[in-house]
Amino acid sequence: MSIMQSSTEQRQQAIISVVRSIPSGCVTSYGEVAARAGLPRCARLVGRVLREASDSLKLPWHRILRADGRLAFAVGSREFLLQKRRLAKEGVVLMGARVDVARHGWHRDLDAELWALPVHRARL
DNA sequence: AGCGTGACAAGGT
DNA sequence: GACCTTGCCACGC
Repeated sequence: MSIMQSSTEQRQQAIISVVRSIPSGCVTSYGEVAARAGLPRCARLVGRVLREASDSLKLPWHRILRADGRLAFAVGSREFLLQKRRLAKEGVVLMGARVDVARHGWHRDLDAELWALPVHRARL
């Protein structure tokens, strides 16, 4: 049995599938999308796939940001403004140059997770 | 085959 | 925070 190697096409599909599953009003990072697609350390591949993806696919690409919350596009560029607009339409607002990932990040039960962390309990 | 490039990430200064 | 360096992966020339 040979080593399992996914074709670029299969990788694209895996990535696109994950992108489609990001809920409205949520954001996530390129690296996280890659990881969820079973392609750890392939953040740049995600950007590449999104860039090449046809607009007709109508992917929610605007929900994907850099790991630090900044948009991947140059501030003020046409794409930057479009992404900002589409995010705003979903209630995701930029704080300065970045999105508040702690608040809008793609995660379940944020409150429960945060308040269950030992670090928070210790400081109370 | 080597090298530059990019819708990236993490760590350091 | 703004940069810079390294590591990373796929492509194109």
